[in-house]
Amino acid sequence: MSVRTRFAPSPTGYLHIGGVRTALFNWLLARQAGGQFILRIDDTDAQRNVAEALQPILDGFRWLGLDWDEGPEIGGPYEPYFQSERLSHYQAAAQQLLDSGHAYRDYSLPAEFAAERETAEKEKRDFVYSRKWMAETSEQAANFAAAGRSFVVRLKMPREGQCQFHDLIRGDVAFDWVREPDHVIQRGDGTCLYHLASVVDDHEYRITHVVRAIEHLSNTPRQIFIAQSLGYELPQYAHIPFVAEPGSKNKLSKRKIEQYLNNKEFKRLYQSGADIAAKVGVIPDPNSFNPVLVDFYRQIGFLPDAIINYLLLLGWSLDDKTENFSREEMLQHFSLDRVVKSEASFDPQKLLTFQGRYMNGLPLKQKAKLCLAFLQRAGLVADPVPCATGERVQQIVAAADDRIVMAGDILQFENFFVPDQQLQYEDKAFQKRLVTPPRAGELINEFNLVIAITPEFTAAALEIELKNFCETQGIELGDIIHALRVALTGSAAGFGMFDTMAILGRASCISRINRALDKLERAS
RNA sequence: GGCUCGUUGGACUUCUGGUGAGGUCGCUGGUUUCUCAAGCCAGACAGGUUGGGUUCGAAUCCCACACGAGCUGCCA
Repeated sequence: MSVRTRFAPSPTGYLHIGGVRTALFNWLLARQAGGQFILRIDDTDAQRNVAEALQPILDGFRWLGLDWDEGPEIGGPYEPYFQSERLSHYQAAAQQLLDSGHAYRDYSLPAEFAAERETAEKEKRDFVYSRKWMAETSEQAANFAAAGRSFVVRLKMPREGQCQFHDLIRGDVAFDWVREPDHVIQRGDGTCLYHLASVVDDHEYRITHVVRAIEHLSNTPRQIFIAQSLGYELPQYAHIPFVAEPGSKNKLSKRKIEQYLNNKEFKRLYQSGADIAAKVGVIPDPNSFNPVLVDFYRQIGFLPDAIINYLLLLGWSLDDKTENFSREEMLQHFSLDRVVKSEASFDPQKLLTFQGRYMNGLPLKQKAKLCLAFLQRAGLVADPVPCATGERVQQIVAAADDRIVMAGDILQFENFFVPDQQLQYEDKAFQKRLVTPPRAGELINEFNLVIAITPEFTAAALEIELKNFCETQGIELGDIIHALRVALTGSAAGFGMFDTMAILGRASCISRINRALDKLERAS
C-alpha cells in the first residue's frame, strides 16, 4: 500500500512556520515513498470567507515547493477536501456510533456538565461524568425533549483499561481510559467536531501516516476510540515536537510577536524585513508581516530552499555534521526515526545563515533577477528593464557579493539608482568623512580632475589611478577613500571603491563629487 | 490539581555504556582589507550544578526528585 500523508490547515489566512515544518515532514514521507501528500482544509468552525483566508496558505505552499496531490484547487478521488462540505459523512459516522452504542445523546445543559466537572476539580478527584442526562433509549430521549432539553452527541468512552499505541517517534505510549472524558462529537445544531471529522477523513482519504505536532498526542486515544468503534484500521501515528520560541521552550505563537521583539536576533530579522518593506513603500500588515509566518520571508526576498533546509534541521538530523540538503537529498535521507523527541527553538540567526548560504550559492544572473524585482517594486528601475540597467544590477550584485543575504538587501544600494542630484547623504557619515578631515574636500576635488581625464574607467585602471594619486599627494589610501565613498554613495559603508566608481561611471562620479563639494562648502 | 511528553554549552544537533564528547550558528580575541560584510586563525562555553541504583566503567540503563512544555473545550 502506498504511503498517504496529509496536512490539515485551518483557513486562517496565515501559514505558520511550525506548521510548515509539520507539512514538510509529511511531504517528505509521501514523496520519498512515491505516495501522496494531501491537503485537507479544516474549516468546520470557520465563519469567515474560506476562499480568501485559504489563498495565502496555498500560495505559501506553492512558493515553498510543497506540492500536494489531492486537495483544494486540484481535487482528487476522495473529494471534497473541505471539512465544511463533508458534514454528511460525519453525521453518518455519528449515527453509526450511536447505533453501535459507542456514543450517546446527552441532554445535559452546558452549565450542568460544567458543574460536575468543577465539583470534581474542587474535590481534587478525576472527573468522571455521571451520564445523568444520557439517553440511550427513545423513551429517555423523549422525556428529556419533553422537558425542553436538546442534545449533543457524546462518545461513550471506556472506563477501564488503557489505550496503548505505538508512535513512530515516541515509541509505545499508554493512557488510562478512565481519564478520557466523554467528548462531544456532534453539536446540538448537528454540526460535528474536529476529532470525529478528522478520524473520518483520515479513513476516507486512506491516510496511512498521521504525522502531526505533539500537542495532538493526548488527543490520540479518543481518536483511536472513534476509529476502532467505526471499524476503521488505524493509521500509523507520529507526533513530532513543536517549534518553540527563540530562547525558550514555549510553543512559537504568531500572537507573541511583541514579546519576541525583545529577543535580539528575532528583532534583527524583523528589522531587516521592516527596512526592506519601508523601501518598497509597503506598510507592513502587522497581521502577516511577522517572522513567525511564511509570508514575511516571501515579502523580503528569502529563498524557499533556504527556509525548507533550515526547517528540516529543526528536529531532524542525518548525522553529526551534514547541514545542507537539496530536495533530492532530503528525500533520499529523511526518516522519522531520526526526528528528535524534544522541542526545538526557532533560531532567526541560523535561518539567516542558511539564507545567506543559498543566496550566495546562486548563479549571478539568478541572484540579480531576484534583486531586480525588489528594485522595481521600490520604483527604482523601470519595467520593462532597460538593457543597460540590467547590466548595472548584475554588476552591483556581483560587487556586493555576500552582503546581499536576502533579495531585498539590494535596496541598501539604492543610491546607485537615484539621479545624481537626488543622492541622499547620511549626516553622520558626511560629517565624519568630509567635514571633519581638513583636507577631504581639497583631495576629492583634485581627484575629480584626475578622473575627468583618465583614459580607462574600469575598476582595475581606477585603482592604479588612485594609488598614483595618493603617492603624488603624499597621502595614504585611507585618507581619501572614505571621503570618496561618502561623496559617491552617501554612505560610510559599502562594497569596494573601485567597483563603485566603475559602476557609477565617469559622468556620475564627477557630478556626485561636485555635489558633495557644494554641500561641503555650504556646511562651512 | 490530574495525565502525557521532554531535559547536552546562548541556539540547532551528534554520541551500539568505554580515550580530554564532535559539528554548525552565535559569542570573545587576533589577522587581512579602502569602510561594511565576508575570509582566515585562535579561544571561551555542555550532559537537570539533584539524590540513589545497576556496572570494572554511566550523558547513555533503572528509580526518585526538580524543572519545562503540551493536553485536560459544544476550538483545531
